[in-house]
This record gives sequence, C-alpha cells and structure tokens, in this order.
Amino acid sequence: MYSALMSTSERLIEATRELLWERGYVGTSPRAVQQAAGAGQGSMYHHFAGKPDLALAAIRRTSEEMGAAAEAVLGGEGTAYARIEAYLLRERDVLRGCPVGRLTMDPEVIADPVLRAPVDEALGRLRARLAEVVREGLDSGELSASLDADEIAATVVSTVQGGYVLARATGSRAPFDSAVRGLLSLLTPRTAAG
Amino acid sequence: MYSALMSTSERLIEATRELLWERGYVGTSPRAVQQAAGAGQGSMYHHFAGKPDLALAAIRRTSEEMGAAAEAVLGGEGTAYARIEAYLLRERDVLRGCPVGRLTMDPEVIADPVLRAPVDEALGRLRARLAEVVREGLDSGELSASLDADEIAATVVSTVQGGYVLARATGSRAPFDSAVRGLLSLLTPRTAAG
DNA sequence: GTCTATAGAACGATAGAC
DNA sequence: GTCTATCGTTCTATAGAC
Repeated sequence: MYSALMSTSERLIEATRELLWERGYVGTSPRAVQQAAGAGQGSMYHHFAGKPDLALAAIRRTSEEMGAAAEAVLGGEGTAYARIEAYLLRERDVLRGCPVGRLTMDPEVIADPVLRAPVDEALGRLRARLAEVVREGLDSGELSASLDADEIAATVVSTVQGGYVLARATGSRAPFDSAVRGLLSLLTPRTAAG
Repeated sequence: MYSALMSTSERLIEATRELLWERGYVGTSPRAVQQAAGAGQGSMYHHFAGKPDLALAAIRRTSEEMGAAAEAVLGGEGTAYARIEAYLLRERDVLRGCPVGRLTMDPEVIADPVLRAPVDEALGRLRARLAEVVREGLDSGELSASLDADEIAATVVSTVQGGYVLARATGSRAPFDSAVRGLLSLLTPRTAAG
C-alpha cells in the first residue's frame, strides 16, 4: 500500500517494481500488484494494457535508477581505482539482490525482446561506464597495462551479480563481501611481486 | 518425454530438473512436470508428497552433479593456476545459466530452509574446494602472497555466476567470456609492474 | 477513473476406482 | 502404480455499470 499522494498509476508501477524484485516476473500476478498498490482490477487495466505492459514500465524505471546510482559513484571524484572501489563497496541490500540482474533469470523476460531490452541496456551501460573508468586507470598507469578495459569491466559487474547469488544461497552477505574484497585485492596495483 | 527405460520416478525427477533450470521453482507446475515426464497426476503424487518434495529430489541431484563436475576439473592434474583456469574455461551452456545458482533468485526456494540447503551446500563446497586450490597456489608462490584464498574463491565463483547474468541479459555468451578472461588476467602472476 | 461481475484456464492437491 | 474425476483457489483478462 503506497501513499495516497501518489497517483494510482504511480502506485501500480512502484508496487510492480517491488514485486518484480522480490518474486520476478513469473511470480508476480496482477492481483498481487493491485493489492499492494491499493488499486482495483479496473484501475490497473485502465492505465496499462496488461501484465507485460505494466512490467515494462516498472523495469524501465528500475533500469534508469540503476544507471543513475552507478553514475553517482563512477562519475565522482578520485582516482580510477578509488571510483571502482567506491562502486564495489557502495551500500547495497545484498540479500535482496539486484533488481535488474534478477530479471535475467526470468524465462518470460528473456524470451520477450521488449522486456529484455531495458535489462540489457542497463547492464550494458554499466559495463561501458566501468570500462571508461578502467581505461582512465590504464592511461594513468594506476592499473596494470596488461589488462583489458572491457574485460575488467565485465569482471567487476559479474563479481557483484554473482556475489548476490552466493549471499542469497548462504542467507548471509558474507560471501558477497568476500568476493568484492577478493576482486579489490586483485585490482590493487602491485609494483613488485609478493 | 523421457526414455521408457527410465522408471516413472526417475523421469519425474529428470523432467523437474530441466524445468527448474529453465523456469525456476515458481515457474514450474506439477502439471508441466507430468507432461514432460509422460506421467499422470496419480503417479506423481504416488512417488512424491507434492511439488516441494519432488523439487527437493531434483535439486539434490543437480547439486551433487555440480559438485562432481567441479571436482573433475579442480582435482585434476596441473598447477593451481592451471586448474582454476580449467574450471573457468570449462565447457558451459552459458545462456542457460547455472542450474544451482539460478535457484537463489527463487523466493520460495530461499524461504524454505529444506530447499535452500542443497543449493547452499553445493555453492559452499565449490567455494571451499576452490579455496584449497588457491591455497596450493599461494604455498607454491604461483599466486601473489597478498591474496586471501577464501576471498579469491568467492571472486572466482561470483565471476562465473555473474557472467551468466550478463550473458543472458545480452543474449550472447560474449560478456561471460570477457568476465572470465578479465579475471584470468588479474590472476596471472605478474613478477614486475606492467 | 474506478468499481463489481464474470470468464476460461491453470494452479496444487485429494479421492477412489482399477 | 496408474488412471480419471473432482476440488477450491488463483491466474490474466474482459465487460459493463457508475
């Protein structure tokens, strides 16, 4: 149930975002969305053509938010390494996982090009933005010249996404934190062996 | 539909494994399992108490299989680095993702301690086994002494699990391969800067 | 814009004949 | 062990009154 100060269509989108995050597309029913939004059957189908249409609105917003949150950290001050570190260490509700990455495990999202598009774009942009920062680190000599920017960007995003998997499996954020620390230790410039 | 040479209960388990992999627990109905297994309603409820019971049998088997597949590579010949590399590069149906890791995104699996247990065990054992190999690499001087075995193990597993997420988002295995190559480039012993 | 009523199908499970 | 019949609920959506 959301604030009465929000329009019905807003409440429907926000309720859908929450449910998609927690239960995925397959596990989210229009009925559950309506109840969470405090809206009737008729309202939902007045504002949206159906479940896929409502889900699309919700996914688009979540994807945009993810991009903004990443940019807030990656576009900040500091060295390339510091910004990558800030991205990896930024506050997260680890056990809830990533609201965007989560959708990639949903067969009906992946099967529908329209629903998959915002997911693909959000993760693609994140990788591209991280690759830029890595390139800065390569140019400045902060990171080993033997590294490939696109590859490292993919590794960074994968570590985060996979960290969620490990955390949810154990029911604790510990493995997520371990994975991140492990990656940071690998990225740390070593001027000499050992 | 599975071979008539398999018992009904076997066919039910195998069909469930396939459907859990593709559609998850929430998205898999007893009805769909029965059709895929070529078994009737009555047969399924004769052999299994219900959907959770059948899913448990399927998840246990998948988790065991994952452990065996990992051990086949990690317990093989070669240096620590070579075995980690072999694990990361081993043949995978990348776009299908990990049949175990996938379940961590399922709210009903995570909410049920009995269903979550085999998932937790499989990924926990994998991390522990990888940590052993990393320790060998640290002892032999193959890997930088500044690294922590448990952390690196978590990073390795996370990269794989997260790589699936990126691959499924784009519809291509390319980002998975990038993430793995990136991790390998970070793990590669560098005796001097650059 | 929102409501209630209704629809046909699928959900997960049980009962009881064979 | 397997079958068909049935159950009450939920799914996603449409219709039509207000």
